[in-house]
Amino acid sequence: MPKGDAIGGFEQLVLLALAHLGEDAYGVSIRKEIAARTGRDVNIGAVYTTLDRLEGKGLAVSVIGEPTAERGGRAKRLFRLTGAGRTALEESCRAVVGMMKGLGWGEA
Amino acid sequence: MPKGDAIGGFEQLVLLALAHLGEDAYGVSIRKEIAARTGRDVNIGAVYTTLDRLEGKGLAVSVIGEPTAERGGRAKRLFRLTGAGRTALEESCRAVVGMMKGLGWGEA
DNA sequence: TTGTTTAGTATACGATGTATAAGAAATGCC
DNA sequence: GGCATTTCTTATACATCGTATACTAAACAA
Repeated sequence: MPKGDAIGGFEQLVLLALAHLGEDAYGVSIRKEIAARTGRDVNIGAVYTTLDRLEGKGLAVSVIGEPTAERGGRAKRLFRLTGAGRTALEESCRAVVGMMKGLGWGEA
Repeated sequence: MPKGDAIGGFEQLVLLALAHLGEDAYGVSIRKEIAARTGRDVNIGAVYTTLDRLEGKGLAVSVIGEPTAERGGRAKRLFRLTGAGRTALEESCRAVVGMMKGLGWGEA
């Protein structure tokens, strides 16, 4: 990335999902959040790959959670935004919002 | 691209610039529009590459305009949104807006 | 101990993002 | 005319991101 190092479009969606989910953000819940809010049925592999990259860039961090007592309740890898992640996200949102302004199709 | 074939983040910015500029959209004016609205100083080469790809996907079309009577007034390649372009743009905006909703950082 | 469910890892490849360098078409001026 | 200068476009190359598929791991149930 160049000057004001931007993030990709899908990375932005994943970061936004993290912002919404707070404590309960992990692969599957993130996928659901995106599907629910955008209608896009994203591939789960795509989500994990992106999460890895975001962590590699310091925009998110992960910890392994406790297994839950349900069938298939394997330990989750929980993600959350870092300070840098929040900053990058705000910046990228500001860019899109700035570009959308005046066209009258959608407000957040 | 997969199911609801999405566009990239930068492609979205360029399409948005087309929506704003109307009749006078060409490489340089598009670059300026993005810079003015986002503060991002994008590379002119990046803009042209993206415009070519958008045209390749049928989301924009271009025509060669008339030269203007100014120093360096070479004929411009003018771009505009196609119907498919407008649809794809609306769709991608809806996605981001949907994901931003409730976080309180920015409205268009 | 086999099956089913939820979750995550590995990997590969096409699509996008970005930069640099070079080319083309105007005007201005000697 | 011919060369400098300005505006705009093309060509090209490579890094990053997006996406899908296949495989692995850990939990409970029967």
